[in-house]
Amino acid sequence: MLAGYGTVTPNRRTAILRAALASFEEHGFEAATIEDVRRRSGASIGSIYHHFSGKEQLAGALYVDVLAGYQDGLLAALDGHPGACAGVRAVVEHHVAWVVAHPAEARFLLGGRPAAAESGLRAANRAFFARVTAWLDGHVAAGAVVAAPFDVFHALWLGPAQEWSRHWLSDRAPTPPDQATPLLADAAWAALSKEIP
Amino acid sequence: MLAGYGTVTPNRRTAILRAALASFEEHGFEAATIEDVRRRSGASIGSIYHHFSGKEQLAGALYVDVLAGYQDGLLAALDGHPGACAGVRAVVEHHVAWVVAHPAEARFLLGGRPAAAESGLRAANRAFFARVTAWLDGHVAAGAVVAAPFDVFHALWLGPAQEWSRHWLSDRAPTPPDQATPLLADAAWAALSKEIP
Amino acid sequence: MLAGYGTVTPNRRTAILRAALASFEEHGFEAATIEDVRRRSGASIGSIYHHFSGKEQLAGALYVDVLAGYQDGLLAALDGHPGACAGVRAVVEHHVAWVVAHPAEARFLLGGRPAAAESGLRAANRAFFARVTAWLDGHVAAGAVVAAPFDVFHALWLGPAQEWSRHWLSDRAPTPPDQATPLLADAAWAALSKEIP
Amino acid sequence: MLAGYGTVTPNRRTAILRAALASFEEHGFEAATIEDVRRRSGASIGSIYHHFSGKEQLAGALYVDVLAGYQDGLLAALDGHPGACAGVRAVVEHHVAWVVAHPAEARFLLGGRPAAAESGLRAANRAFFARVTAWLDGHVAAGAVVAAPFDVFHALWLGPAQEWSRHWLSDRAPTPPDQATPLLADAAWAALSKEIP
DNA sequence: GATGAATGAGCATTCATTCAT
DNA sequence: CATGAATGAATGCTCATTCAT
Repeated sequence: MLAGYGTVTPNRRTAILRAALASFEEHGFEAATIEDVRRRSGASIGSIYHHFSGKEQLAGALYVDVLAGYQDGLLAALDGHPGACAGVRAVVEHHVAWVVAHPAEARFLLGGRPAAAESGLRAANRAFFARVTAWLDGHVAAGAVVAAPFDVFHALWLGPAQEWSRHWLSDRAPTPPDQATPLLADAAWAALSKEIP
Repeated sequence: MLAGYGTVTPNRRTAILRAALASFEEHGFEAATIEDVRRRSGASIGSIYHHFSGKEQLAGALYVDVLAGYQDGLLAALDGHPGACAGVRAVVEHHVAWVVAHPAEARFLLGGRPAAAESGLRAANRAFFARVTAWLDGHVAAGAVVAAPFDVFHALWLGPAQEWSRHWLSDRAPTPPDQATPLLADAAWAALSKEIP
Repeated sequence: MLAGYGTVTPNRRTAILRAALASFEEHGFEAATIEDVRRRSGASIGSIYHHFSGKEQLAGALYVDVLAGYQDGLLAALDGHPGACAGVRAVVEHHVAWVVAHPAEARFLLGGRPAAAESGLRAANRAFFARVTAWLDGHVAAGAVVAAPFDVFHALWLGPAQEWSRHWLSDRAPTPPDQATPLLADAAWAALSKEIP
Repeated sequence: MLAGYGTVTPNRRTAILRAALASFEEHGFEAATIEDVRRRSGASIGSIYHHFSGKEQLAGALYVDVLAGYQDGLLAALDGHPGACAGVRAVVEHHVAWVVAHPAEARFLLGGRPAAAESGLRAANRAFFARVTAWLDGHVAAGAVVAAPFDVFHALWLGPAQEWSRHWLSDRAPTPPDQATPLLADAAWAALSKEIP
């Protein structure tokens, strides 16, 4: 998660990751240039290549880094709300809040996973999914939430928030987050709860 | 909507649009090259520039074209189902069906709107939104569906289907469309219906 | 053979080949730069890449071209001297004369065959070897020259001339060509002739 | 001559020279990288630069080292064969044997002398040439071998062997060394001996 | 309408070399 | 003697676009 934020002496590696995020944010991965990252980071070209073996790998490392930050927050939301309804809503709220608070990171994540992230992602994802699934399974077993394959479950849970987030990040969502969030949380719970509609 | 599909002698313009779609599908807009479009279309470089003023404009024209196809189908679904619940569900079903039937087109649309599409889009979108809004307003007024700003309404309606579609297009959705669709339609109606949950 | 030499309007492709030869001559293949070829040829970088797919392929095409010139001269020497002794000596003489007259080409050929030349070389070499072998076989059958595997035969025939050529091209051969040539031709005939020594 | 071969603890300097030879062998001088030498030698970049002042100097030192090995063997062959014919043939035999036994070293030597070798070479070459010339002069004076400028003499003597060696090192010499050697030695003696042909 | 040679700005990447520790 | 992070000039190559035919 971009270690070094707010510290006085971030190291080169961190400085480069931050610069890369800013550059990807402004131009997108393809159009971003190493030269731009160099300018923003203060590192030399050689130094960038000393730490990351290429532009692709730089994006991959950044992706893993940023995703970890998102996932940590989501797990914290889950930990703080053991109840099914509260947990489902808390995750939606976290999603929206995180996107609004980290628009650059969000845009980068939504841009799709860089090919080079695959390897570093496996481990992180495995742990993340394990914890989410563990939380879920309890409530499914208790009959509080519907049972569905994970891909569909994920779509029901975060699809609305995700879709709205995309609009928000494109400046095409006129509704402010604090008004949208409860509606999106309602939708998630309506879709997932097993109470008779 | 890529006029010429299935015809015996598609014209140059259509051939170029098809080739562009294939190239964008394989490499993404940025990484696709005019040279690749040339190879696939059989047209010469000069011919491509005769028909479209540049790569950006080519993508823009293609976007408008593809989007029109999607929107036509959606409106047809709406036309065929005057009832609130049936209409809401039919739109979700159309969304999933269209994505599954047109993966390349879907990937292209999901990739974001090219800057050059803006102008050509206004008119088409205006008409589209007008018709959807007209359909909607009736049901909102009748108290069948919730009232919500359009950005949120759209997220509730198609967010789950959209999110699932992304997984599907990334080969990360293990659930087959015919199983996922009713669940996604349920979610949409659960989120939009005004019946007390 | 670098078509266009001496003509008034060599085409781009030829101009690039000539420039490449000059650049390879001055810096060697590895150290030569496309920028230098551009400067010398007057072509643009894009044009160079339009005609040759890369530096390697440029070298390959040049190699085939230059080698053809050498081989043509050698075959002509053979054609002009049906007798065994005269033919053997004429080939040596041609070798030295060609090297002295085309130092840049010679240095390039002696630098080793570029990987990219392989394919284009097969056909040319096959024809060349066929004609040389045909000439040779007659004299071998007649008992005028020794029978030896082609690699050894070639070494006996042209090894001395080749070695001297390398010295000459390195400015380390103090003996002028007209003095060296007969000695090198003597050596070749002494090594190849079957007359009792 | 790469001191340390076979010893238990070669020092850094030797390890670096060996690694450099391997790298030059695989990629050629220009394409070989210090990084590759580092990897193969186990030394750090800094250490390489501590022992050799640069890539060029590293190649130069290696050249002197390798050439000394070749020359020592050649002089030994000469020492062991005082007779003109025997000496001429022994040198050819040594040439072929050394190339076959030390292909990497041979390829490196045949690749041409690095600029940085010049200085270190003078002394070694002077002594070497002095001894060869001394051996030669006796036989020339005795009328056993032809008188010729040294560049030509060298070409007659080792040209065939050298040419065959190049083929051998390129995997384009189908004749095994033990069959080729006597033929090459015959050629050398035929070219150099003063007996009436 | 069609063609394809020509253009050249711009980019990712490499690699020898330096130097503080 | 050893280390390896840092440097930055230099290079091969790509690709959208132009334009004469």
